[in-house]
Amino acid sequence: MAKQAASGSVRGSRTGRPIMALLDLLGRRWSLRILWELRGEPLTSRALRTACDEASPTVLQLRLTELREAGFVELGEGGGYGLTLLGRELCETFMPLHRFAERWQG
Amino acid sequence: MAKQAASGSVRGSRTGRPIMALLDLLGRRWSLRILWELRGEPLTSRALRTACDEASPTVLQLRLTELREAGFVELGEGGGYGLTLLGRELCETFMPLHRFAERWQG
DNA sequence: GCGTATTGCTACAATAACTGTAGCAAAGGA
DNA sequence: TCCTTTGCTACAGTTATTGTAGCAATACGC
Repeated sequence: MAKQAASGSVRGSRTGRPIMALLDLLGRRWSLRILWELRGEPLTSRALRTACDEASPTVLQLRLTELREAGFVELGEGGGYGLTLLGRELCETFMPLHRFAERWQG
Repeated sequence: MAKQAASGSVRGSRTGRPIMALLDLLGRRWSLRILWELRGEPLTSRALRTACDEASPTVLQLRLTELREAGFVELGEGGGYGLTLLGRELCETFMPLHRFAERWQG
């Protein structure tokens, strides 16, 4: 599987409507979950995998690459993945989902 | 492919953490996009497909079933899919993504 | 320096998800 | 009656994702 840049291959990114590209990127498996799990402190790739219910490292790595190219996630110098400033903002925008989910299935 | 209930098959739904189930449901292809496209007036299945960049009717139908079972989407009596009250609330929670996307790729 | 453990990351075959095209039955006009 | 649209399905082909294993590099204690 070819590695691909986030803003070049994302469905809808050529429509000129950024929201479509974003919805597509976030609509890939584990994207939302990864951002969610990184909302607190940075995690190593292994810790992230554990947090993500032992998801396949193949996809996690692919998603991390995409999220990094999108500018939401970064790999710290001392190792460990964390959110960028932009990523933190993004995470904030769907943080209310937490409360919503509680009411939905709580 | 077997049809499945949203809250029974969603990854993470058995962890007792509703947010995981919600993130998984929304992390399936076209889920977010469908909710987004229905944010205004109800759309017929064909109109929705057009809005969703001619996505395959197979997945759209599957997603619509899941979203209906989750209580976010409903099929009106006169035809056409629309958001439920709950679905409208959900849509509101990630509506700020629009502005974020503009800043991200605008 | 030597083993040991961790890091980020990759290979690869098996499986599940998604696509694209075609078309169905039912309902509603004209 | 014929034509159109509705929601929905079949099915083969293609991608995406899974699960297991393991790599090179870095850092530990000894």
